[in-house]
Amino acid sequence: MQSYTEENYLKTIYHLAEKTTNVQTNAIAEQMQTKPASVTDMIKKLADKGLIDYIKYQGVTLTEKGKNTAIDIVRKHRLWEVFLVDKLNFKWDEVHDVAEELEHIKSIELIERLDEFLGFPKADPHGDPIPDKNGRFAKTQFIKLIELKVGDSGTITGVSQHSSAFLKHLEKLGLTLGKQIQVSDVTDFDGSVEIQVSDKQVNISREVAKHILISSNGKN
Amino acid sequence: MQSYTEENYLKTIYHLAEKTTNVQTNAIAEQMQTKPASVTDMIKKLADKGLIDYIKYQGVTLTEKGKNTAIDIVRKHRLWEVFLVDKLNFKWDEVHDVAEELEHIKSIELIERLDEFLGFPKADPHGDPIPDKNGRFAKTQFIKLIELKVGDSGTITGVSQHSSAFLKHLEKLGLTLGKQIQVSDVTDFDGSVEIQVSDKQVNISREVAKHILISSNGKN
DNA sequence: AATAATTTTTAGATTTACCTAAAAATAAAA
DNA sequence: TTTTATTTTTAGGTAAATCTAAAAATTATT
Repeated sequence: MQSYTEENYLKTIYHLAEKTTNVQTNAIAEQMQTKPASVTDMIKKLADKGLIDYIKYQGVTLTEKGKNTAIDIVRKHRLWEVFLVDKLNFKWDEVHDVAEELEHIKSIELIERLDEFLGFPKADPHGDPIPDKNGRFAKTQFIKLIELKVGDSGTITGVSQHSSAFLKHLEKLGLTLGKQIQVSDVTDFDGSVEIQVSDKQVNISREVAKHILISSNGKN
Repeated sequence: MQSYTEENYLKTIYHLAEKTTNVQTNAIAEQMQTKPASVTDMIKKLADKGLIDYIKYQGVTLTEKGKNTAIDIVRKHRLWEVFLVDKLNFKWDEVHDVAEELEHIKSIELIERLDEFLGFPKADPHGDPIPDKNGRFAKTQFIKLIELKVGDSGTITGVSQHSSAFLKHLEKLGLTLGKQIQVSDVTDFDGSVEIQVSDKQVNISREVAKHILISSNGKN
């Protein structure tokens, strides 16, 4: 059994490992809002417990056991987010912090039943996939909106930025999950993207377009 | 803001204060499964924070602030229990431990919305009253089953024992919340009580009868 | 390849919630 | 009212997760 803190480290390492192969002490420290020295201490502990592989000065990687634990936490987090949005009417930009706490509730039975209660959802309110109870993810085929060409269309199925500011911005523009969009123009000047959503034209910056994930429908 | 542990102490003190006026160190230690010396330490801390009144060797009482905090935790605990039973189909004897964890989730918004989602329940799955968001309890008029006379009838509206063994026993006998019962006999030999529930006769020990709470209907 | 910059680790402290063992206060019994 | 028993507190220590400051290793730059 891991402590609350150990679980957070594993989750952080898991997420960092999605971007870089071997995860560095400083990166963990930044993410965990703590100091590198503290990270080194915890890293040793997790390595002793067989949850990560660790070579001094070389960063860490999750072991199979560590990865399973991390995925389980991710699963809980995302299921709770679905609960908060679908059942308690939270907005998609309001759920993260609460889910951050709920993910550490330890009952397996609870999560199984919650999963069932929610209808075995495949994605959380931000489009991130929810692993099943065996830790398997449904295959998803995303493309960043920024990569679409003029005329291309698709459905908004996720975001790769979870800040409240970003999500509120999308909400205001009507760019929520499930919406159909079509790229009508890409501005030469600043690379901003003109898209059509719900019969309206909206203009979004490159930065925003980078973080919207589209599943292309039709020609693919 | 209190720690998880501080919250548990406050809750424990609150529950003990329902029975005895000033709560003793040893009683807290027993309830918290810890040592009296540890309790003394924590008591000092809570007193410093203005959550309890404490005179050395004289036990403790909750301050207004401490009591409010405790009631808030009780509220969360009971609402989560309702959620687990009503929405996730847990049995009434399975919810305590999970609720024990869930009660510490800190979001006020979460609890307000949960309360609403559950339809503002007035009692948890064991019949214990749920304080409203201002900490007020609905007035309840319970009488112990053991105190009923032959011929008296009423509705099972609560239990004063929450052990899984006890609750499972009641379940097996069909003695669940909301059931109408009538006392048909009280055995001279051992004081056990013969009652009628759902057209069946069941016999329960004095010990069991002590812990079933009845709201009398009709003549009252 | 030597030096500079960065990253990571070690060493030694701190805080929280515990503990044990012994002392002090209170309550109960002779 | 002493003596005995019980309860509570103090004193001193431990483990977990953190910290700062300094040392060591690695990486980048000249």
